[in-house]
Amino acid sequence: MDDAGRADRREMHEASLLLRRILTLNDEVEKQLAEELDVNPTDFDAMQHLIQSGPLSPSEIAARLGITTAAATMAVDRLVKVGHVTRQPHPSDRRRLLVVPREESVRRAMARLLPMIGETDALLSRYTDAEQAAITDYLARTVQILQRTLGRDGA
Amino acid sequence: MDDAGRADRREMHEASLLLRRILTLNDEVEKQLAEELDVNPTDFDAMQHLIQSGPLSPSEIAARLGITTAAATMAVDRLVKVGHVTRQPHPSDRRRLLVVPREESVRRAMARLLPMIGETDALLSRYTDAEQAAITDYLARTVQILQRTLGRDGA
DNA sequence: AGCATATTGTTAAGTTCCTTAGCTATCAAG
DNA sequence: CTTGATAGCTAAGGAACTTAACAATATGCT
Repeated sequence: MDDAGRADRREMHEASLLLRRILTLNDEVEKQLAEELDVNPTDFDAMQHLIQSGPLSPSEIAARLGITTAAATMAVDRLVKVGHVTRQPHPSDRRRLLVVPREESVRRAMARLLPMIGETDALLSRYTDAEQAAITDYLARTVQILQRTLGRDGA
Repeated sequence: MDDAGRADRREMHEASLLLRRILTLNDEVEKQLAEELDVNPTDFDAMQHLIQSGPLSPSEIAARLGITTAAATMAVDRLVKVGHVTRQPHPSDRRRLLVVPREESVRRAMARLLPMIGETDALLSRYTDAEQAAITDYLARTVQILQRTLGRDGA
């Protein structure tokens, strides 16, 4: 090892490096959008789930974000305060409640993300069916590798 | 809009959904590895840079992580305490110092990540040159889209 | 039905990690 | 050698998380 403890990347494919770049860039995009919506990373994460899945209970939000229900309560407090969500009673269970995203907030987030989503999606059309199949297969197998890595806890 | 404010994803390509899945899975893998190394997310992020780039100064770490130098000082304190890095004087500037990752810690992290990196990289070999070109092109253009999205601050 | 147990959301106290502000030591330039 | 910039650190304050304990409601057992 003659390069002083630096990880060796000379054997990595161009595609692997690009995928890493995508991962870091996505973090930056999310961070920027969170700032635009005046919420912290956690609250933005919650908003993403609410936008994608519709109204959720605080406990469901806690589970999805990997935080405690106490933290979820505080996150919802903050989102209510800035007007991004409202608390509504659950129709059949009076213990529960539903956190409902405000339509205006959903629109603002979507307006910002739709161009990216649209471009990403339109991108596929540039390729032949065979190429698209290869791309999809590559991504699917990458998902499998990540899931396998998650399963292999080193402990 | 008859599905109660839920984002519409019926028009998204399979590949786009897989890419999103990769993004969330990667977060989970990083979180798990951080726990295995007994460090918080920030310190793990710092370790990633140290592993990939070799010794760095605290200010460089601060810049890369998007935190203040004060926070970087405290992060290095924590990493020193658990033995993942050492502080060494800069050879030519006595104000500076170099944060050097311990070889043992680098090995532990790499032992965990190398299988994934290797598999990800080997994955490419499954495809023909034309398919590989398509995959690389797709990823490169996705990077461009993300960079463009970053540029478009909605404010 | 009635009572024990579980679940949902909340609050309170304590911890961790960040920021801002200010400081010291060192370097670079005149 | 003095002035200004830079690197890293400390201290105080704030934001967001955790654990623990609680009230209200639901569920299940006998």
